Amino acid sequence: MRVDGAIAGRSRFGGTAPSAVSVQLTALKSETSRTAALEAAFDNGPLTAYIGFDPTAPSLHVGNLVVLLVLRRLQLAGHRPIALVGGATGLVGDPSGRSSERTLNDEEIVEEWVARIRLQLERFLTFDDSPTGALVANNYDWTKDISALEFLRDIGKHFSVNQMLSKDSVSTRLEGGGISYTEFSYQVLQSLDYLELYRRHNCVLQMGGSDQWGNITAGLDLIRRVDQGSAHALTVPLMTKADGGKFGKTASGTIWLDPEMTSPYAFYQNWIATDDRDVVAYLKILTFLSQEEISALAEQVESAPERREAQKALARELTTLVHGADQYQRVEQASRALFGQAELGDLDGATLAGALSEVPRATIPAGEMPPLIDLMALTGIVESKSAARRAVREGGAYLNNVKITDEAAIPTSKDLVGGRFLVLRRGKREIGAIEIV
RNA sequence: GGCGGAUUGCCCGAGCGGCCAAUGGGAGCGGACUGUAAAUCCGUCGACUUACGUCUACCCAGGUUCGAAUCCUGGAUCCGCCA
Repeated sequence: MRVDGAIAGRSRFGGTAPSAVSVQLTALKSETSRTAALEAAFDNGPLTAYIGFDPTAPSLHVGNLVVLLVLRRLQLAGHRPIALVGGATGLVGDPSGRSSERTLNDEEIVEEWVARIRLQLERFLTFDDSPTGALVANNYDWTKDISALEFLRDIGKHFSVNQMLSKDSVSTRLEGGGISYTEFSYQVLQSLDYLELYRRHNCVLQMGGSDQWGNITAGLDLIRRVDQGSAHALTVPLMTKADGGKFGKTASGTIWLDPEMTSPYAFYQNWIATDDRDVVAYLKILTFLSQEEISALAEQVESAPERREAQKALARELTTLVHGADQYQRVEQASRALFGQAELGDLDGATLAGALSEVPRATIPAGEMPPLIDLMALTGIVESKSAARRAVREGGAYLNNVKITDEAAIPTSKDLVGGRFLVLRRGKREIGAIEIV
């Protein structure tokens, strides 16, 4: 609701995206500054646009993917994308969309995160020598040597505190939990980035999530004041979920792009479980499928929702995009094996082993056989033995697809599937495996 | 710098010396129903333990007390008013 309010307040800028880029941006219902001028800029050949990503974690997450794909679309439409990693801004903390102050991260940690995120970003854009070849920049490069005095005199002088205070991100905090001078200064740093990229690369468009509007327009003002330059802003709405939950979050936390943090299998499963009401919108925003393909899938959601064709397509496109075709094949097959109709015992050894290699699992030495409760906790499909016990009590624990009701149950060698596996399950879809080695 | 208020489990929020692992709501989780969907209903929701129970927890550190989330002292952070 915060977003709606913000957008309503901006209606004076006009609401639709420039036609040149697109169909696809229009689907995003983006918000732009001076629409006509931006439209003209798009028409006049390749323009350069950027989006910033702050290192607030060791990996990007699916929320970042939304804007990252906007950048990708822009490149496909014949423009040059710049992905900015916030080595500097990540040290300060963006107050946007937060009700309380961030905890500062250590410099070494941020530095490491910058490196990792940079690598991730590179996978989504095309880098070549053409006019539309992508660039990755790090704002630490142009901020690290600025002295406090230079900063105050050369940059700070162009900012009106009155205006800074009126930004949503700041005013919200003034009314609520307060804000430190550090975070208050964030918008100045981000503006400086825009100015820098404007000067270096003639970057005339900054995009971002709708919570970035204030920061982006601050940059426009700076560019106008200092260089009498003209630049643009374009934001896309934050993704929503029909059930009111946060996009990109699950019970177990954020869905990360890093396979070490969110396994490709878990990533795939996340999309498979997408709400019918959301899936078409996600297809439009997160995939590069054609309008026709999406329409056909939308039709399927209506006529045969139980087939989940749209969810499968979404999961396929995103898993392939983020983790590659090979990984997609593996997790898709694993999912089919584990959720298919076939009995576990009927799966051939290779299929079973392949499927189980994708789910959370643990190994135990041959000869030992801890109680089921312990095994469940071991795989991580439950958080603790207490939780495992609870699951059994609630009738939500399964061994090889058979419901277990005895808290003290201990599997035997007869339970081994394929000679060396135990397939544990909590609830409908949380599957884990134990391998005897 | 002064005065006043706040800090509770994932979030919100009650508790104000023992009956408190802590009311209530939300989220989450499980079950029924389904389609690995939604809605609904029911259950559950610190950890360890077969259990009796034990341990850790109400911002942090001390203290008073047989006993503290609840009282005292000091500290941290935030909010408000004043200078």
